[in-house]
Amino acid sequence: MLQKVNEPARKGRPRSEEAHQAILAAALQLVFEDGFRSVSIDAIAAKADVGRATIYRRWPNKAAIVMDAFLQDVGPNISFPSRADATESLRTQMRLLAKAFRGKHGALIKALLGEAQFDPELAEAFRERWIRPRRESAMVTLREAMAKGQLRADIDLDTAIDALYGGIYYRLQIGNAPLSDSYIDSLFQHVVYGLRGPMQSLDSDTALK
Amino acid sequence: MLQKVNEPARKGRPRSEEAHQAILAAALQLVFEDGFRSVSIDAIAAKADVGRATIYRRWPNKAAIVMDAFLQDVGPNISFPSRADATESLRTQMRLLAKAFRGKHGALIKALLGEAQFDPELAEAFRERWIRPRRESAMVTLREAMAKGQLRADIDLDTAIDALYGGIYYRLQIGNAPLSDSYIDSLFQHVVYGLRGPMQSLDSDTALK
Amino acid sequence: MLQKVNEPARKGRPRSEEAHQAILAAALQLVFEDGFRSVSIDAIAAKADVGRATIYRRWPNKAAIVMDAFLQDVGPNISFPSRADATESLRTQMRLLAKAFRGKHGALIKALLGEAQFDPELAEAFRERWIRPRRESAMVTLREAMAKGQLRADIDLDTAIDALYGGIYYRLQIGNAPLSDSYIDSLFQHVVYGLRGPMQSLDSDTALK
Amino acid sequence: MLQKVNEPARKGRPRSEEAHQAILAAALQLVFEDGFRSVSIDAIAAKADVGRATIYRRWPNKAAIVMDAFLQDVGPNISFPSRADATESLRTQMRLLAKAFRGKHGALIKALLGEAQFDPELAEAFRERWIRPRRESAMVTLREAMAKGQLRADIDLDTAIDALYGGIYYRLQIGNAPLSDSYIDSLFQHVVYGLRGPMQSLDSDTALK
DNA sequence: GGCTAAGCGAGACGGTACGTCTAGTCTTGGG
DNA sequence: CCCAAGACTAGACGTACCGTCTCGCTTAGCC
Repeated sequence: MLQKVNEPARKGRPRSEEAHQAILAAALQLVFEDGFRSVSIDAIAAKADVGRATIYRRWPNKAAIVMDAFLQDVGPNISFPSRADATESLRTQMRLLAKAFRGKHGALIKALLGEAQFDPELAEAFRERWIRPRRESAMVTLREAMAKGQLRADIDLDTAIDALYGGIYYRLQIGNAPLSDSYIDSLFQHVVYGLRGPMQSLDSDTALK
Repeated sequence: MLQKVNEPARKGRPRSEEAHQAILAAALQLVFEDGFRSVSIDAIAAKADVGRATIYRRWPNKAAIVMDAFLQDVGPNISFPSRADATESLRTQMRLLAKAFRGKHGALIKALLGEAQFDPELAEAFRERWIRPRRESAMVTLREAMAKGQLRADIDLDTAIDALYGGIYYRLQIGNAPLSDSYIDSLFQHVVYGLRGPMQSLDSDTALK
Repeated sequence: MLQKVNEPARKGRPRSEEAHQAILAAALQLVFEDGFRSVSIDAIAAKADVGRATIYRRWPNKAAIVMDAFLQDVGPNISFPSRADATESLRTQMRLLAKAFRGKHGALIKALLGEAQFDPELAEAFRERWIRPRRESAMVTLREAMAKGQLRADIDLDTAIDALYGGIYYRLQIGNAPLSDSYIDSLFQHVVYGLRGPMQSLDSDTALK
Repeated sequence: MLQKVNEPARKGRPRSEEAHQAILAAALQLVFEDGFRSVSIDAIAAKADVGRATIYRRWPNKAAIVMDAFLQDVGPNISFPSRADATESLRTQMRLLAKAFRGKHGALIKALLGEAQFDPELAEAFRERWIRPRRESAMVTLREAMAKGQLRADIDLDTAIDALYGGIYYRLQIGNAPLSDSYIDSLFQHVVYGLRGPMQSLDSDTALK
């Protein structure tokens, strides 16, 4: 959690959950409207009808607020349909990520990842709360595919995930070309089949399943 | 160029090249010392013994200065040894990039890429002046490898480069693990051989050459 | 009283006298240490080990607390030795005031009188609880002196007191010179004998008695 | 000067006299409207159409601004009609001061003197720039009266002034009664003739002249 | 003995002013 | 037209208090 800890807290007036949600909602809305950089903590406080101190009591900076707001907004929807075909399931996962990047959350992730380059705590939170759950989900799928013999047994999971997902983040960050589904398919295919052996066409890809 | 254009400019006092270099040097040094975020244009001007207007006359913002300073510092050393073995040459290229990321310029690139998420002009400059030359160099090598039959003939060059390099930038940005040479080798191998076919050991890798 | 009234109040938990005294003591000590301006109600509450509401239940603001604390500290010691010689008694009274002003309470009175310029309620309290008792005491003495023929019969008591005491407060407030006993004597003599008629030396002053 | 010093200052953009005057005017107007305490530096800056830094570059705090604004507003009008009758001249001086205290500047002086109890620099400025010129003017008159034999030759000038003026400031500060001209006359008469010798009526006062 | 009511310490709440900082622009005198 | 210096407006920052408001918990008088 980026949010400052609040142990059981018996004494004193409890923190207002209402204010908490108002802050997150205001932050999210403002960031969607004006962009991360243009939003000030003042503006969030004003929009949430909340004193500035109430914000500083809970988060150390703007990025931490937006991180929390973002994660609450995307929810715990890392669950994704497990299919009979594990590699296909992997491709679906990649497509879903690309879709998220193309949607309203794309700009948010760009901003958070950009900001994380200057803020170790945010970087840590981004890793732990956004990246890791998705990597673990991918790992399960990869292991399944290996068990079924759909993938080689000796691949390194971390490296494989980097190869598959690194390209997606790379495009998001460098922004040279759109993150279309067909691009995702191409990336998936190149990595899965490698650059060396004979390449199947995208259509014959179904042979894999 | 991020730097504001300065046409032939006949009239008036010419711009001081000395000031120009002093600014770049000051910017670089300060960023190395204190980090990109902690450096102000004021500080750069003070360190370079230069008026603030002299800076604004040439660059629109801090990121543009640092970008120029960075590129001047790394120089045009994109040249790298072309070998008989084209894929091996590719791996060497990747290792060199990883080495640069591990060195003093790593933090700089992290910062510039992070900042570029908020600054379209910087993003454009980063793409054109840092990313593109390296991609083109890689493309030459890839094409060579394809011509020699070391790689399949039907791979998409852009996708291939994304797969190979995306993982490196991903690690730089997410920062969950070090960019060691052995990691580069592993990444290289996974992408080149794919996740599906039988995997050669790293030692037998030499068979490729 | 600046303190908020607390009618007989039958029901509920009675107000803690202990807390009351702790607050006054804390306020006084903090003001002595750090000066009136530097003390916050928070600090008083913390030092007195008391909730903030307990303070606000009793006093409307910091000045009111300090006023009460001050008056409790100086006590009801307006009694002063009545002598056979009424004018001499007056001079003694003036010396005692100057002595108080030179002591630890001087800074307190400066602060309270300064603050009273911005707070009508405090001004009223200052007049009623500090100034008036002393003026009335002085009036008694003046009347006595008039009755004995030591002073003219047609002087205006209020004006006379203003002339005698105004200079003392003036020095306290403007602070250009110390409030020494010899200064008090000089002030006393100038006012009593006037600026016009022939002036007796301070030694021959005893002739007055 | 309370205002921060600005030595000859050859280099750089000179400080804007326009901004300076705008700030003083805004400060004065706001203080007249809302009272010293209610005015914030923000509000002054806003009203003067000036950045906050421009204010902080010149004055350390609100009191210093208001002090300067006040003195510029009252101007150097300490000159007052010198009459043949020096003591009468003194009484006129006292009346003029009382009149000023009753006017719009009265509240300002109350506030400044009140604030000066907490701010040694302001106190010093108040003494040097407001009190001293007036004391010196009074001293000249007193000396003249002594030379003409209208006052005793052995009075202490400082004490005499304290007695005459102390009462006026005392009333201003304590605020128990209005500073009417008749009160000033009474105060003047009591101090000049003393509390002891036979008192002339206010009418027969003219005998003095 | 239970009920009601007020007081208690703790600490969160909405506000507001503070003084500092940075950005980007403008205005001097002097090349 | 450039230069260094240093002013300018604008506005975000994080801190400090203020005076009020919940919390859960006493501590009293009254039924």
